[in-house]
Amino acid sequence: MYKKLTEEKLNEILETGIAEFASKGLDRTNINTVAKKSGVSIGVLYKYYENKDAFFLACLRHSLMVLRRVIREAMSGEEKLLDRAEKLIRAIQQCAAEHPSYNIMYNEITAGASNKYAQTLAKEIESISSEVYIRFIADAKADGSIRDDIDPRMFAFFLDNLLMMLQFSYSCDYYRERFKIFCGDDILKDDEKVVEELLKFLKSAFTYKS
Amino acid sequence: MYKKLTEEKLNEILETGIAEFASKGLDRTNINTVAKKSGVSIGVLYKYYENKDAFFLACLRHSLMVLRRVIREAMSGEEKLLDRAEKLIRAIQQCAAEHPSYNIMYNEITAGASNKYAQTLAKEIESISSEVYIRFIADAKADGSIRDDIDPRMFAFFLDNLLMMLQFSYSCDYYRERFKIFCGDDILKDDEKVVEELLKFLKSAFTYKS
Amino acid sequence: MYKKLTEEKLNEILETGIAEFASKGLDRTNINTVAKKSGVSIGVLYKYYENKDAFFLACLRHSLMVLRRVIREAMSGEEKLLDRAEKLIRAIQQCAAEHPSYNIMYNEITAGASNKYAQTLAKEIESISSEVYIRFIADAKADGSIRDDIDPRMFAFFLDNLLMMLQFSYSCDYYRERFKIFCGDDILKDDEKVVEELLKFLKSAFTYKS
Amino acid sequence: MYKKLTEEKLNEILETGIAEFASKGLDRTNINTVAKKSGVSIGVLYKYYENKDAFFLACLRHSLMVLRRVIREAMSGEEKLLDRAEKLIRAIQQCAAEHPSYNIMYNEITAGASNKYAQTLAKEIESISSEVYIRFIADAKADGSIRDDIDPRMFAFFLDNLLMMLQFSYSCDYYRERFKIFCGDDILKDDEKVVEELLKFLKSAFTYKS
DNA sequence: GATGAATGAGCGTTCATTCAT
DNA sequence: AATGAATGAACGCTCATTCAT
Repeated sequence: MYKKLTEEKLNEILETGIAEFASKGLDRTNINTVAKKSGVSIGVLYKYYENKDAFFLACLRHSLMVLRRVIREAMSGEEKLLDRAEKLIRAIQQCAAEHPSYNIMYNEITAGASNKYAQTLAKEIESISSEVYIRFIADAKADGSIRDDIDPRMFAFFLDNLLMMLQFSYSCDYYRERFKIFCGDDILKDDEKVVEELLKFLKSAFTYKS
Repeated sequence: MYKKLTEEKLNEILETGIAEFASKGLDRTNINTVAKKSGVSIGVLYKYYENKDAFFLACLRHSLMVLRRVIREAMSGEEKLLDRAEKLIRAIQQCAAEHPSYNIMYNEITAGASNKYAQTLAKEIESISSEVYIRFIADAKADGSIRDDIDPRMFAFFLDNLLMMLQFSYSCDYYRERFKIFCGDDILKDDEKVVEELLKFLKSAFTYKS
Repeated sequence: MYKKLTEEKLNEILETGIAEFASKGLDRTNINTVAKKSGVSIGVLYKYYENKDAFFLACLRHSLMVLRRVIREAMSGEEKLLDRAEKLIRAIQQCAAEHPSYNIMYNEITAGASNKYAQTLAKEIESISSEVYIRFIADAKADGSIRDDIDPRMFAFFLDNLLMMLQFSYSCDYYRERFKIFCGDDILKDDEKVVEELLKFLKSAFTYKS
Repeated sequence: MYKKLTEEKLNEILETGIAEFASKGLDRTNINTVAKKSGVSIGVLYKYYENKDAFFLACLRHSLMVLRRVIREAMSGEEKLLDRAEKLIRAIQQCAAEHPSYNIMYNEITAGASNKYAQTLAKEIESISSEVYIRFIADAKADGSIRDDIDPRMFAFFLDNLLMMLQFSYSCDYYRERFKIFCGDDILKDDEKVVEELLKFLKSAFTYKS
C-alpha cells in the first residue's frame, strides 16, 4: 500500500479530477471521491495540491495546455487566414471528440464559482491567442488579402467568439443541445458541413467590404 | 405575520435569488440567506419551490423571461435582417447595463452543476429564438435580400453565437476580461464601436457570396 | 425531534461542554461528541456559538461566573482581611467539591492552546479580584490592622497565588497528586487542617514586620 | 545519509520539540514539522520515541531536568531556609529569562491533555523537591531557626506553591498578564523588588508565631 | 539503519431541508 | 398558513503513524 506514486498515477489523478470537475462542476466534485476513484489516499492529493481550488486550477491548466497544443499545431504553418481558420475548426472538432472534458473545463471557469480567478485566468488563457489572432488579421489586412476597413481587434474577437462557441457546442451538454436545436439532430455527426458553412460565413465577413 | 405573499414579495424573492445566484453561483448560494435577505421565512420559500434546484430554475426562468421580452421587442418591427441585428445588438447592450445578473444566470446553466437540466432547458430557451432566426434568414434568402448559397440553420446558429457571446462579454466576469483583452480596456464604454464593427462583420457574412 | 430548545437544554450543553473540555482539554474535545452527549444536533451548537473557540470561551465564562459568585459572597461582609481569607479558603473548598470542572476550566486557559486569548482573558478575569485584594490590603495597611512595610500589590499577588494554587490543588489531576505528595494522601479530606495552616501562614505573613 | 544520530542531534530534536510544544501546546504541535525543523526524518523521530505522547514526555523530562539542575545548585550550600529561598527565587528568575519554554512545558502537564500521566508525572517530578523542602523546614523547626507551631508539609506546600506560581508568572502568557495586572506593567523588569517582597512575605510567614 | 511518501481516521463546519409551533 | 429553530449528512482538510525503499 505504501508505494511511491508514479508519474502515471499523478496523471491519473488529474484525469480523474478533470472528469469529475467536468461532469459535476467545481463545487459538487468531492475531493475525497476523486482520491478514491484515482486509487490514492486523500493525503496524497493534498501533498501535491494545496487545496481544492489549487487542484481545480491544476486540472484546468492541464486541460488548457492540451487544447493549446492542438491549436498551436493548427496554427503552425504559413498559411492564409482562412486556411488557418479551417485548420482551427478541424482541430476543435478533433479536440471535442478526443477530450470533451477539457473543453468543459474551459467553459467551467466562465461560470460563477470561478469568479475569483476570472481576471488572472483570462489574462493567462486569452492573452496569447488574442495576440496571435489580432496580428494575423492585421497582417492580412496590410497585405491586402482581406478587407481593409475593419478593426483587427474587434474582428479577432468575433472570430474567436465563433470558435469558442464551436468548442462548447461540441462538448458542453447545454451548448450541444442548443447546437442540435439550431442545426438539426445530426449536426454533431456532420463535421464537414460545419467546416464548410462556417468558412463560408468567415470568408465573406473577412473579405468583402460592405 | 400570517400574511399571504403578495406578488411583489414573490418578485423580490426571485430578484434576491438572482442576485445571489449570479454573484456566487448555484452551489455557493445559501438558500437560508436568500430567504433572510428577501425578508421571508425559509418555510415560505420551500412552500413555493420544491427545493433549491427548483428555486434556481425559477430564478433562471424569470431572468430569461425578461431577457426574452427585450429581445422580442427588438424583433417586433418588419425590418430587414441587418436592421434587426442592429436592434438586437443594442438591446443586448441595454440588457447588460440594466440586468447584468440575468445574463449571468443564462451563462450559469451552461456550467456543470446544471447538467441535469441541459436538455429540457435548451429546448425551452433556444427553440423559439432559433426558429425565429432561421425563418428570418430563410425568408431573407428567399426574397434575395441576402446571399442564396447558405444553410439558414447554420447561419442562424453563427449569428446567435455571436450575439450570445456578446451578452456574456458584457456581463460575466471572465468573458468581460476576455472582451477587454481582445478589444481594449475601454471597449465596454464604446457601445457604438461594437455595434458598428459587428454589423460590418455580419453584413458581409450574410450578403456576399464568396 | 424538532422541539425548541429549552433554557435547561442550553445549560445542559454548557455543562456537557465544560465536562468534556475539563477532562480532555480544548483540542481533544470533539464538538460533535459534545452535541451528541447533550442530546442536540451539531447545528444547534453552531447556532448558539460561532465556532469551537467561541463555545469554549462560553463554557469558560460560565464556569468563572459561578466561581466568581461564590467568591463574591465570601467577600461580601465587612470583615477583617484574615476573616475574609478564611471565608475565601472555605469557599474554594466548597467550589472544588461542587464544581471541580469549573476550576479545571480556569486552569485550562493558562495552558498553551489558549495563548491567543491570554491577554484578553487575563484582563477580564483577574482585573476585578486583583483590585479588590489590593484595595483591601491597602486599607488594612492604612488602618493599622496589618503591617505597614509592604507593597499591597505584591502581597495581593502572593495571596491570590496561594488561593489559586489551592483551587487547582483541589480540582486538577496533576495538582491534586502534587497536593497529596506534599501534604499526605488524606489531605483532600481534611479541609479544616488546610484552613488552619494556610491561615497561620497568611496571618504571620501579613501581620509581623520582619 | 546513513549516519547515526549524534547526541547533539538528539538534543536539537528535543529543543525543537520543546520550542514547538511550549508555543503551541501538545495537540497543536505537528510532529512532522518538528522533524523537519530539526533536520531529521519523521522515521527517526519514531525510532527514538514510540509516539507523539512519548516524545512530548521526553521533551518534558528534558525541560524538568534542566530546571531541576538549576534548582539543585541553588539549594546546594548549607544555608538557612530564607537564604535558600532567596537563592531559589533568583534561580527562578534566571531560568525564566534563559529557558522560558521549559517553564511552559511544566505548566503544560497540568492541563487537560496530559491527564493520563498526571499521577506518574507528579510522583516523578514533585517527590524529590517536596521531600527536600519538607526536610529543610522540619530541620529549621527543630533547630529553632523558624517558628515551631507549623506543619512542615503544609508550609512546604505553601512555599512551593508560591515559587511555582512565580515560575509560571515569569514564563506563561496568561500568568504573565496576570502578574502585570496585579503588580504593574513593569514588574517583569524589576526582579529585585520581587525578591525583596516575596522574602518579606516568607520571612514573616515562617518566623513569627501568630 | 534512515527516509519521507503515502495513508486514512477523524474533526470542524456548512447548509438544504423538515416540521412543531 | 407562515415561521424559523432544529437537524445531520456531507465535505474539506490535517497530521499521527506506517513501511517500502
